[in-house]
Amino acid sequence: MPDTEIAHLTDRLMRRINATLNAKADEFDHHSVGPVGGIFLLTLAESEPARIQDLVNLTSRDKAQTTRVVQMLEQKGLIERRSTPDDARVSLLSLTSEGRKTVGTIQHAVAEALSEILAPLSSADKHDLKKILRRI
Amino acid sequence: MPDTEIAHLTDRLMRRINATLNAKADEFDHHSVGPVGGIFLLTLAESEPARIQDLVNLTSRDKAQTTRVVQMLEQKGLIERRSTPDDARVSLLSLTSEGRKTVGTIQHAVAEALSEILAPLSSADKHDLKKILRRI
DNA sequence: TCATTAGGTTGACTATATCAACCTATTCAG
DNA sequence: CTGAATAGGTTGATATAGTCAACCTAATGA
Repeated sequence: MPDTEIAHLTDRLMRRINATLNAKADEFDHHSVGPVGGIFLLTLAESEPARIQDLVNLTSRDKAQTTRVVQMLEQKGLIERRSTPDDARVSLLSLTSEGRKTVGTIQHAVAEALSEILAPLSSADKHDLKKILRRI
Repeated sequence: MPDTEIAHLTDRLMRRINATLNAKADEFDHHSVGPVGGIFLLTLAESEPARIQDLVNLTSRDKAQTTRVVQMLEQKGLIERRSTPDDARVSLLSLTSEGRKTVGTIQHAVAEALSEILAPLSSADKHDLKKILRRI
């Protein structure tokens, strides 16, 4: 019997994280960026400044979708783009100050949700989990 | 700085599993059940027979969506429902023989995808990962 | 026996994802 | 130095997934 369990468990974990955050969305998602918007903001916060293509790689999303999410975040004034001197095709994205504030709020909410969900784990476990996931 | 990394990494892992399977979908998803259909079939295979509500819990999906996926799978002849004597509201779902065959195919594909993706991990790591995820 | 609850379904809608075509800027071979 | 190929990004069209509320029927229980 082939082993599919990890896929299963990962799916459930992800769904649980989403559901938990979704339930509290009113409390923290003031700009209605949604789950995907949140992921992009958090990612950008870590690798600022980044090109669209970087976000594609970092979030494992399609580039068309990435373009659209970026446009949405830009319209809400959370990120801004500036062009690079060396290559006129790329635009570098970075957070605005409002964006940075939003990232803080989201990080808080995500961390809280995670600590609820991961409550049954010891901190050593969490550490192991992180270490293993990072290697994938 | 609140720790959001596990959410991040889980998201990426899930996307990677999906993308990998998606890329090979023609080779194994002969009934076009899609990712969600696959999840429901695998889940049912493990907990057969199950009620709709059971699938809701096991897959962490909304019951409306569950109803629809079940209808889709039923139409394709992969699962069947029979009613219970003791409660006229519930219908028990189980795999048809074609459904069981499909489950086999999907399990194979998922297992293969997983082994590619988890290649950087030792089997002890995989074991740990599974153990940790199960506890969540 | 009537109000409440549980299992399930339907409708309407929003969010995500996917694929192909396309535009412009860069690169690089000849 | 020029034309073909490529890379970054955008747009259009469409498919899939997820969400929320209203609703129906069967069961439960004061």
